[in-house]
Amino acid sequence: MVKAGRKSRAPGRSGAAPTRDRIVDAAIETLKSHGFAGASAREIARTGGFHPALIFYHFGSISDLLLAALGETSSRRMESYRAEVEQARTLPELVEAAARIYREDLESGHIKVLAELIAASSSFPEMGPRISELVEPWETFARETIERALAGSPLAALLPPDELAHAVVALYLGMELLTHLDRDRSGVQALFQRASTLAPVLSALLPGAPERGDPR
Amino acid sequence: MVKAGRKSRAPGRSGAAPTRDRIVDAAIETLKSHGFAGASAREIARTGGFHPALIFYHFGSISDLLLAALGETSSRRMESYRAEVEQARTLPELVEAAARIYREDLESGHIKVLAELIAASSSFPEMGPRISELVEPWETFARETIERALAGSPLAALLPPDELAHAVVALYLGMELLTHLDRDRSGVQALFQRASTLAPVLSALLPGAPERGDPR
DNA sequence: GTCTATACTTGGATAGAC
DNA sequence: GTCTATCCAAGTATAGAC
Repeated sequence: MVKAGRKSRAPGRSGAAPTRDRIVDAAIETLKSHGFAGASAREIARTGGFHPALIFYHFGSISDLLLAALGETSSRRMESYRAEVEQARTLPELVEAAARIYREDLESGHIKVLAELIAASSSFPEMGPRISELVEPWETFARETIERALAGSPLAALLPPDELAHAVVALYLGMELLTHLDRDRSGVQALFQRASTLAPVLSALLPGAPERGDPR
Repeated sequence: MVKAGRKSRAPGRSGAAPTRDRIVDAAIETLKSHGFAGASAREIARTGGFHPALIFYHFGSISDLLLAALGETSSRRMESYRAEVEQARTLPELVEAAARIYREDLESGHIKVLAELIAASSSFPEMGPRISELVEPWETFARETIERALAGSPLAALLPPDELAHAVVALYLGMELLTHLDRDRSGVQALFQRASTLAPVLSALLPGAPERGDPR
């Protein structure tokens, strides 16, 4: 159900559910449930119900599979993000959307996959550059969203969108990790709550920012 | 409680450089250089020049050693932090101190140890609560610092120090991970640069905040 | 009481079977 | 062309030597 439905580009027949996709799905699932350290070939294979060695045949190594898994979940998630964020025009709406997205992500575990691999790249520096490539679209996305929200506002000069975008990505990442630490979401929820209280105030102070729903 | 006294409370004589301390130091060093995944008993032992099994004799398990290592580096670091931050009274000074501290930490690798273990706790949930205990002092420290900086300011009502503290810790953590990803500090440096540009402005807008050294 | 040799388990990866 | 049985390295932890 969650499949991109493209033709199998690697060995495999082009019908039904290519093994390759099954492996990627199993890897995502395993990363969510067991983390990076628990995402061994054997565990992934157990999750997906196939033989461990299939991973090496199709991907060459665990790292390559995990990177592919991140790429897959990342692009799937990007679609949802875009859809939700495009709806939001005012700053309050944007904050609302961000909170909703974050909650969804936390529950579905998509951010976790990203956080796991970013954290893991400390131990495996050779993965760094490739993960970096997969993070970049997120920074770009954040920057574009911020640019739209601050368009015409004097704040854009004080807080350049690209720097803000970097900070937002870092903040999301840090929150994800801290949240999983004690399985307590209250800290993050409080932050979003605060942000949604503050957003209208800030919005009122920024005459240049788009305020679609404002009956002027 | 992890450890407190200088006297070896576990087996060991109380003279010179107890094995226990050598092991902790080796663990810290290994976490910095090889990350969590690379911090195996064998690797730590190789770093410290002792037999791997000593770890199990003195600490019982790798996890327990790693937690002890985090506790040690954390309390060492907390001292430096307090010393530097107590100097700062104005907001600009505080930002300056934060940037300096962050740079030191990045170079010495202390934050990395924290980030490694926090990330690792995703894979080993049983470590979560204990790491959480070790993170708490940092949130408290951040909160107290923020409280002092915002004392008497109306901003404190809009941005409660405890929520801000949580966000700051998350941001530091996220920045640390992103920085190590591509070994590029420019993003973070830009942020601190921006913060130090903004701090005086913000400070001027907040009449309640303490502004000790303002001779102009 | 302190430390080492060694057992046992799990993991990544390949050589060869269908 | 697709998948499985199997090998070897690395990991944790204990049973026993100094």
